[in-house]
Amino acid sequence: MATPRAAGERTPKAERGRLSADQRRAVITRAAGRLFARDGYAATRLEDIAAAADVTKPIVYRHFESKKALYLALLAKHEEDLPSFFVGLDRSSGVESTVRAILERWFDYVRENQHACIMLFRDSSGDEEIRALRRRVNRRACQVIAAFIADQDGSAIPAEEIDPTAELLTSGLAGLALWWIDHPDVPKEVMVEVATRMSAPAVGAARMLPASAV
Amino acid sequence: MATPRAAGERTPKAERGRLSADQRRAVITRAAGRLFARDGYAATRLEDIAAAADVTKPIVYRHFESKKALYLALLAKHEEDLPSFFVGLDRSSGVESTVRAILERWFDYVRENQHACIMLFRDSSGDEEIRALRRRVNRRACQVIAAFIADQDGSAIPAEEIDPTAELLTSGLAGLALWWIDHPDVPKEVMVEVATRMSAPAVGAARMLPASAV
DNA sequence: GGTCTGAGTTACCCGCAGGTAACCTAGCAA
DNA sequence: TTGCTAGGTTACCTGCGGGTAACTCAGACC
Repeated sequence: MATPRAAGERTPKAERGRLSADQRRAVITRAAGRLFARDGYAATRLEDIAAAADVTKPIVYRHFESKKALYLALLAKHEEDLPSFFVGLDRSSGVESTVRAILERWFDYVRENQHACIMLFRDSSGDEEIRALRRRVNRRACQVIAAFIADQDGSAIPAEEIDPTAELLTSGLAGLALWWIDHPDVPKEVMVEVATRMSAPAVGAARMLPASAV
Repeated sequence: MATPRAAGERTPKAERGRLSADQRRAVITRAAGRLFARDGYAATRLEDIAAAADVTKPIVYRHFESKKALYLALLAKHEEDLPSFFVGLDRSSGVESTVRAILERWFDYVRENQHACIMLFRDSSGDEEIRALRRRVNRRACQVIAAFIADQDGSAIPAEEIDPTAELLTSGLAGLALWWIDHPDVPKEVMVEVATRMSAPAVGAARMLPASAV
């Protein structure tokens, strides 16, 4: 796996030199977030993180018990930062515009938390504990979406189709988020439009049907 | 990453003992496919593969240049095995049933090629070359889907929305495939129904609109 | 200005897994 | 039976990267 890497850019000058423990911890955390997102857990060496934080390995170990603990701390923080996309919605204007409002929030989040998205949705390396944490985040997302689907009045979605539908939405929206991160010039409106077109029917907005059946 | 693993089950008795080179190569390939799918590239040790093929490491190296070459060979084989989901379709019955026919093929493929799906869509470890190959497969899938969308007569999908739509479909269907592998009791019909409901509008089947506009 | 705390470094250990050198042996052919 | 071929093994080398022991030195405080 010895992929040669360009050294991650160093932290800005203001953050170099002797820092307080809290400051240093913050610098390390930022650097680790950047590198883990860029290369994934397995391919990121602790020494790279240390260098990116303008420090040496033992200092990283003073702040974090292990590489894995550092990664888990970041992942847990990202999980915690996940906003609740589903609370306080104005549901008076129909399913489609509710879905659109949720997706607006989603893509706002993605834009502001690219490293988190990559760590949560792209990387699949790490030991069992790490994979379990990522799986848990994913499963929760599915549960929330499934609950939302089940909650739609007069939804035409049969019960046994709810879980796979939620899974399709979750992985589709995660993949789309990653794609957007790689294509930052695409305007948010396009992303929301695309996602809404697919999500609204999935969630139970009136099906496309032959006109006679409407 | 020292995840303790249960040893992969050994190959059936008929395949043990002294085999011809071709037979042994086939045994190794099967074992590797199984283990790589179960644990991913990084977490699978060559010695595990050798043991699962009832053989020792140097024998694996007689057949494959390196662990990476073995993985790439499998990945290339899986890429080659990907059928063309889009040829020979009966397109006379409208977009939705065309989409449904494609998805029938997709889930047939998934059921028959679970290890391939996992290696292509779940694992993200490996060095740059491996990741590039997986990316290429994914990009091709997107291109094919994008072409299909662009090909729909009277599609309402604006040009700049085609690529993200294809990405959403690709990652959604890949994720759904993985979910199905983990939930093998769900009948194929449910999967096809769920996927069709989401894909047809995405591809440009008549939009859900207020009845007055239909 | 001494001294103590804690940020920071150098130089190392060690285990794991990829890869190999040297050897063994089943079984076929002459 | 002898001997060659080719499948197979044991025992090793090696590098990489996670983790640590032992030390240095800046600067706050008395």
